[in-house]
Amino acid sequence: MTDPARVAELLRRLPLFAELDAAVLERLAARSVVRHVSAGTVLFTAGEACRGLYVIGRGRVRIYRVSPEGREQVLHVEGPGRPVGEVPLFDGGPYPASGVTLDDSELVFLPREEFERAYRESPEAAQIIIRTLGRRLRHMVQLTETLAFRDVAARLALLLAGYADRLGRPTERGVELHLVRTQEELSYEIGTARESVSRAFRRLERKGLLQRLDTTHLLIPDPARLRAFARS
Amino acid sequence: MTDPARVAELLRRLPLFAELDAAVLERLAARSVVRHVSAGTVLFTAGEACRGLYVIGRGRVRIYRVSPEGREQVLHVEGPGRPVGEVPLFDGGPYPASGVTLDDSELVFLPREEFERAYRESPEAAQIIIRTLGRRLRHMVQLTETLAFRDVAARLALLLAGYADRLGRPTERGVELHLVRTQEELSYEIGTARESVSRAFRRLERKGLLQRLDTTHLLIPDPARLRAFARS
DNA sequence: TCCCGCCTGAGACATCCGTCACACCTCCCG
DNA sequence: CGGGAGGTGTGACGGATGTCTCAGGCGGGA
Repeated sequence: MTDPARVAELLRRLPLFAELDAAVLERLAARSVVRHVSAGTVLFTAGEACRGLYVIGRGRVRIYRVSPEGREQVLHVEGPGRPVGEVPLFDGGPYPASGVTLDDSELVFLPREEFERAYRESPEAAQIIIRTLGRRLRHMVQLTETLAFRDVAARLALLLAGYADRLGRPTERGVELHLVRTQEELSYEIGTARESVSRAFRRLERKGLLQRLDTTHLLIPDPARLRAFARS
Repeated sequence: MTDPARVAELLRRLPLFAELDAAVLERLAARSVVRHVSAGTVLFTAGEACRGLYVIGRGRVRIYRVSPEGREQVLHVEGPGRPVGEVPLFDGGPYPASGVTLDDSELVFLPREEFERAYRESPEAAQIIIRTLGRRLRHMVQLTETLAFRDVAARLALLLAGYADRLGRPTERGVELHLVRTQEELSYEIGTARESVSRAFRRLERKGLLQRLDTTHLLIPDPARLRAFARS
């Protein structure tokens, strides 16, 4: 199917697997499959049974739930080096959420049995996975709090402040952020309607917490103040 | 401090540790401390650094977050045999949430280093913890969806249906549920105000989805119908 | 050039829900 | 017996927000 040496090479570049014993890695690589998929491909759907996990080589994957009315809530977005769809591997249930690629992507698929074997045999593998789950759980607690306690403007502020940390470029006027997202995409991430995002942007602008330079560039004069507003 | 043999005995009775190798268990028991605390004791607070985890021997522990305005959101409630406060052990961060006992409780405290040693040395220990984290993550996804998509009546319906599954007693009239909770406590669990719980109860009653027999007994004629209403 | 689709802004409206206020009930204790 | 505390039911009210609708702008393709 795929050249095992190349897969091993790919896995080795991922922080998730970098610490793994070479023999374990080789074996994993031999049993896994590389998939190249286009943006918008649904990798798995909530409720489906799970046959393995994906590790992202290139591109991003959005994990989300859909309400009966069709509204979406993004739970998290993962990028290169991160595993997705791994939760069901441990408790045997179905996928709790759905996953779709946001970009043309390269993914490594590890079959369930192979993966279980790896983490039974190699303590490092277990630690790696546990750390990932811990981080994910922490993120979900954050998300839950945000949804339960904050209004739309505050949720947008927290989302943008987070992006600014990771993708922003500091300038003398503040942090500049190149964000290629429609308001509709943003609305999924903070669990609201597109129109509410539009209004929340206005509110943050009027308070001087951000400026929209053009359709894809934001200026955040003071991320700390933006965060403070959200936590008020 | 505490008799290691008794601690080992206690741990052995917990499904979480039942499968563990005797030697590993003895060692864990020797290093852990049993605490007896009264109802309402705060075990840890969100933001605090973590020095170990608790395993519940007797009683229940509520894990929750508090909003800046003082509103509470219960994330989960754990009972005998379950670990609490374990998330920070893996990614090194602070506690993501707070924990408080609901009953007079008996808790086993495992220091961080001891715990890490156990799961590094014993693959079974790792599997146990991973399974727990997986289940917890699944639960949080559920909670997130509920908060993001459902109204108060639906959230109450889901909560009660869940209780009915775990604590209900089937009778010829439906599932009878003995629930010792004030409406205020319920409001924390579904992230709303006390008055909204009162109104949601009325709404579910009027639809014939439940009856309140007395202050502590509920009758749910058809749990499936209750769930269906929530997912409508 | 001219559409047409997509994105955004904005108003109208209904609904949900949090808050406040108050009444009523039960239980317990003095 | 009286009174207070805690729990519950309910109405009024306002703010937040989802939905519907439409207008305007922008860019790409025919």
